[in-house]
Amino acid sequence: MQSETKTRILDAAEILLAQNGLSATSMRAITEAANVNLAAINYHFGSKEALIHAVFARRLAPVNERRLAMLDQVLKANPKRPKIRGILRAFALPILETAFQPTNENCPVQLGALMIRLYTEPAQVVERSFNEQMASTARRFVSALHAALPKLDNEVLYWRTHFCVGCLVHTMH
Amino acid sequence: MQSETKTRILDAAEILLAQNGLSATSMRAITEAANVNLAAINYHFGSKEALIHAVFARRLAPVNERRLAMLDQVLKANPKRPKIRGILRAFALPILETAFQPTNENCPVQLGALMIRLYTEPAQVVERSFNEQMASTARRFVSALHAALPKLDNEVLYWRTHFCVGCLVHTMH
DNA sequence: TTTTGGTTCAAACGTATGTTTCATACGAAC
DNA sequence: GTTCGTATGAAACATACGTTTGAACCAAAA
Repeated sequence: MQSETKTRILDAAEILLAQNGLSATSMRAITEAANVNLAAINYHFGSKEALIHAVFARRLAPVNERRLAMLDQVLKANPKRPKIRGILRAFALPILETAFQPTNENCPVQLGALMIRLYTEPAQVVERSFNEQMASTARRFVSALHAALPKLDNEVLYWRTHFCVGCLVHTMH
Repeated sequence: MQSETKTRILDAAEILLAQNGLSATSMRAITEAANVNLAAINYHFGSKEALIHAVFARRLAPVNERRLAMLDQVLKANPKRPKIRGILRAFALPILETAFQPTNENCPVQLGALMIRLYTEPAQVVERSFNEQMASTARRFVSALHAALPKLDNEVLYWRTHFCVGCLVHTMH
């Protein structure tokens, strides 16, 4: 069971990072909550920052995969003028389902509180996580919305999407 | 000029706390940005936590004073069934005006980013600030909304108000 | 049985944190 | 000019942080 320790760390880190924030959560607090040795984080993940990145990736990657899969279906149905309602549904539904469905493991998924961290913590710490998990997905949706609303330019759409995500996340939080 | 140092600390702290978060901002970073001695924070405020509280109080106290003043006018106009639109306007207008009006000093007011901290940082650090600045004001508005919408109970109204504030703040952020 | 490679452990590393101390500097009151 | 309360300064305080180290452990391979 090599990954036993790894998932225990991820579970404990997810809860503490969501509750207390990134820089307010110490590695000692995480390892004590996970009942593992202090050095286990650096051994399995390399650094605290890499652990944070892994925590985000574990929850957000499946959500964004589902988002893009649903978006592809919407785009396939009406390639030249996709339906806005379908695009927005593809964006909102996966994360809401993940956030509100019962805990799939023994670890409660704190997606809302976790996303809040992605949007409010100092940039450089979560920049890589944000770029890998959110930015590319957002651009795909912006492109789709651009096809649905050809009169609006991409930058306006990007910020409107960003704005909607902010409200969505804060509501979940 | 006793308060010269004090306001320089408050100005620098407001910017750094809003940008980087509470626990990620060190007292040394604040004092260096303010060009004051490290011990000045403990001398003038007592502790880092007390400084944070002062930063919140300086910006939020006037906002909530204006809110309550506007609310009183709305209640005086229609004592038994106040107008919902007026109540919501009394709540939203003061903070939006403060946030978007040009900087009244040489220090830019980062109200949105500051409010985000009040809603997302670990509870115990900002609990006192939240209770003193927001909770009592929120209760006054909940009472007013209860008079305007007598069918809804206070708890539902409190959480709906809280929800609206969250979206408002995240939008400002 | 011995060896190997992956994993855990206690301990220490250097650095950064919030706070305290004590000496000094300044200005008004006497 | 001396005194006194306030304010600033440099340095040290103890603690907590993220990270590294090297020994110990342990199942599977040789």
